[in-house]
Amino acid sequence: MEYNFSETEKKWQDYWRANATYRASIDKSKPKYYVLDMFPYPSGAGLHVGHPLGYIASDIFSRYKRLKGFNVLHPMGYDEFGLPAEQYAIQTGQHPAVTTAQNIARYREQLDQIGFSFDWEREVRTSDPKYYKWTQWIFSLLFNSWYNNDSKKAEEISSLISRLEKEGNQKVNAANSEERIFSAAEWNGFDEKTKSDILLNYRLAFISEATVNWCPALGTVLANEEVKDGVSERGGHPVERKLMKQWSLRITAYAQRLLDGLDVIDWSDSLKEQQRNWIGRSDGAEVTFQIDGMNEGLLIFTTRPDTIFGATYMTIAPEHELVEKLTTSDRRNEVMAYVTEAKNRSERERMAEVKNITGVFTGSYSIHPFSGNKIPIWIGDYVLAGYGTGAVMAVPAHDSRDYAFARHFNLPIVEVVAGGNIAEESYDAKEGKLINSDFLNGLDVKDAIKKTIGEIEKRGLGLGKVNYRLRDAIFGRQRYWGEPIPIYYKNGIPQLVEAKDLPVVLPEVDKYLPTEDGEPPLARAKNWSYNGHPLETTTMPGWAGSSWYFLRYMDAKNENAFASNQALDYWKDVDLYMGGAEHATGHLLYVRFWTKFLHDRGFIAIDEPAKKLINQGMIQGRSNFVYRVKDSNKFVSYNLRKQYDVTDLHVDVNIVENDVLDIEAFKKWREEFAAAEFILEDGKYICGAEVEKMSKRWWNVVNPDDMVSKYGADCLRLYKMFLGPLELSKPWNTNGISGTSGFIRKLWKLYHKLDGRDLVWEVSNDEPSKAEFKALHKTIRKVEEDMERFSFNTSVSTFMICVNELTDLKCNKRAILEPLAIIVSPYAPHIAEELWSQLGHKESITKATFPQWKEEYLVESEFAYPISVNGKTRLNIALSLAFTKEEIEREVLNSEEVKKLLSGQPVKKIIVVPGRIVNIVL
RNA sequence: GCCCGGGUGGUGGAACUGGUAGACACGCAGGACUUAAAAUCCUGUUCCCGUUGAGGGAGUGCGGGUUCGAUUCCCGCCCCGGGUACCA
Repeated sequence: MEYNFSETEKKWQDYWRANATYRASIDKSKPKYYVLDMFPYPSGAGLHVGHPLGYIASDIFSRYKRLKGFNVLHPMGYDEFGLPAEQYAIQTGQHPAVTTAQNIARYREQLDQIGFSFDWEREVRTSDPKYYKWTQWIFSLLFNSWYNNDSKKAEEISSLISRLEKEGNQKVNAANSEERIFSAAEWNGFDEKTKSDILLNYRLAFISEATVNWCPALGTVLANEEVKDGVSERGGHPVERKLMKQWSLRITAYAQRLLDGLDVIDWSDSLKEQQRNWIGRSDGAEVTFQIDGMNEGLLIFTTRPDTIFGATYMTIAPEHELVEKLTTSDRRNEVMAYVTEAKNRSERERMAEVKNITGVFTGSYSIHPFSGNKIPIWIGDYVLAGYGTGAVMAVPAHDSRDYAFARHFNLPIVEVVAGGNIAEESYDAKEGKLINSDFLNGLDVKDAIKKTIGEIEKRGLGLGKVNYRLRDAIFGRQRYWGEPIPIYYKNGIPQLVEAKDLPVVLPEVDKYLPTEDGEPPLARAKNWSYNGHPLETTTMPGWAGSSWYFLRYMDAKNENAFASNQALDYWKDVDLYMGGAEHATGHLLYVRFWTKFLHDRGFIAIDEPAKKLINQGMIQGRSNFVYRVKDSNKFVSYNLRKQYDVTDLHVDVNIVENDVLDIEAFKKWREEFAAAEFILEDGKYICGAEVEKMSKRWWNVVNPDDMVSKYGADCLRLYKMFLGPLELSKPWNTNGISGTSGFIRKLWKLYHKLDGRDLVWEVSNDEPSKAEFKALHKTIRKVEEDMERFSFNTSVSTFMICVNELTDLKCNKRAILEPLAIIVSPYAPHIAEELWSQLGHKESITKATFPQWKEEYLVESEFAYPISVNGKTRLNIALSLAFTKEEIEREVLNSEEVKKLLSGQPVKKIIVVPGRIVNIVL
């Protein structure tokens, strides 16, 4: 019988489901291994052929690890909350839960076809109240925590309160936004509202008034990483800066630990680098410049304190709190006009005008702390309010932005580090000797930085200081489709909903839009209150549920905790995390933050969520084109198109095979082509091709369902891996799929013999030959090595080589074919199960053990040495591997062929690497 | 601009710590089987010159260097992909 993939694949998928083959449970007799795919958001379009790439790789690895004796946790679920479902709900009036459920059903169907080994009993869905109860619970924990910089961890808020009661906040070293210093007595005298406001400045989940990214079209604020190029990542709508009260998470408290943690995890360099840049640590100093004629100082941050003698003016952000005070009356009109304009500019305008230098002089001067010189204070929008102190000492000679500004406004430029040509451009490099700098003269930049900071601290002008680019994460969204924030307001004071009353269930609303007076959609809900007090109306952002889901999989159904200690202790962390690099600064930073937080609060032992992370490359689309002769219904084949005046049209890639157009299908594709005529080459219509993004628009979308029904899941799995290294982006091209399809047929044939026209099962129990053992064992070794370095494409090649060799050897020995089925099974599980059961096994092949390769079958006695002359290979000579260097040298030089080759030329030197190469140098 | 990746046949790619460049597969060409086609099988296939099946030369984006030997290491450039953008 020929191999019938559709029947066999269905059979085994049913078997796996019926027998819960992939159920994972705690088993302390085995080492655990946790393989996780990034949480999919079930979009309406279903899976296209690009999505399963990572899933297939992680599935293969999971199956491999099971065969290697690990207890594997390999779950799947859905990140359901998100903007697209809600936008769709707004348009159609359908509840987002309904459309989301439909999308999930479709996803599941598609996933099942590919034969994944997920433990579906652990499925999680973020919009399930049983799940988001715990998301809300973690939020409550964040609200009830503060970050102690002395102990370097998050602590229960009560420990802070008792300190405030005893000693005030003078000695409290916390990550906070509180500026006042108060004594214990003062604290104890504050009213409840004041205390609440102060504590919010310490809590890790807090309300603050901050400039946020407001997107009017989506009607919500967005986090920094949800904004790209001044427009929203979802939908591409303009984003404005707006001052708003917002729930935020104090991720900045963890900036240094998030940075340090990168050194201990095995993630790709590019991804770590992205996180490092996003966190953006810079080392420098904060220095106060006294303002001339005022009892007030201007605090600046600089990473180049060494250049302080080159500071010829100051610049502050238009939003700086001292703008008002610093502006002299004669400058008032001009300054106010500038500030108003700068504030109203949208993010996009601001970015578009980066090269446009704008600024205004305040009329005030500051006193240089070392030279005592008077230097002017300017306002410029190249200084950002949100970074550092919102003020800089401008050193035009050594900072390109200050340089451009100084040139534009004719401000003095003083060189203080030798090495550049400041008449031409600023010299920003941190190299050279200090000049024009009093006590710093002659020092190197590095030493000068140290010395300046020392001096600044000694004179009480400021402190050495580290700044981070990372901002606190805006957590509230003015949207419907998200987890309600478990907060209510009692006399305007935010209070937590009690743990026993969680979850706060997402209410029904009549419309998924803001109310007439601009309140978020939840304000439409009837009785949106808790014990008579109004509940918070903003919801959590899309990334809330995904920041801890990896923990829930460990114990998905637990109703008493987000996961039991037993499960957390056993499964610990993710061993292999597979997913796209696009989550570098969003999800992957938040999940690390929440993990560290839960660790601090004693709920989990781990401090990083995933030991190893692999980014699978993107699958791009490959479009096909047909060429229509202008003003006709004639189509000319690719290589003849230049002889005509043609328009190129995208053609559905699903009716093209190996760039050859299926003409009949084309005629049926669209009515207008029914009567099309063709100018062929060699009797075929050849299409043009180009790599583009996979999109409906370009008719280049290939979905996995079609591939599965045409070639089978095993073939699709093998082909995807065969395409190239996992991390590389590549266009999806079905041209080569017949290769893996042929491989499956050849594999099947190994276990059969041809009886007339039929294939009949035939496997013998005879002892295999040496050659057969060798073919198998070198395959086992290579595949194992490839697996350990996630080189899936080379494994597939190795299988092909093995099957080709065994076919040549006409091998049908059980002792070879049984282990072969096992090592192939992670890649092609369906056919492997079928072969396994026909070999007489009652249990699934997934319960088998990965075979061990044996050195004895691999030893070679001879090696065909490549003999090269001056590094160029000339011929091969087979020699015993037992030979010493000297013996090899003698054999080679005495060989007739080599003598002929050298034709008497003197040998200058001969390099012999036993088992590798011989190089003769003339 | 800056920071990461990456440039190997007609195509996808292989070559693990410097040691036979092009494994494996697609495509293509020729052949076998077939009334024919599909399927299958066999042979060839980096390029150039040459040819009886001899032989020779070039070759891993470009130019240099280190080395007996470089796709691999170093220096300088070019191109492509991704990230990021006044972060002081």
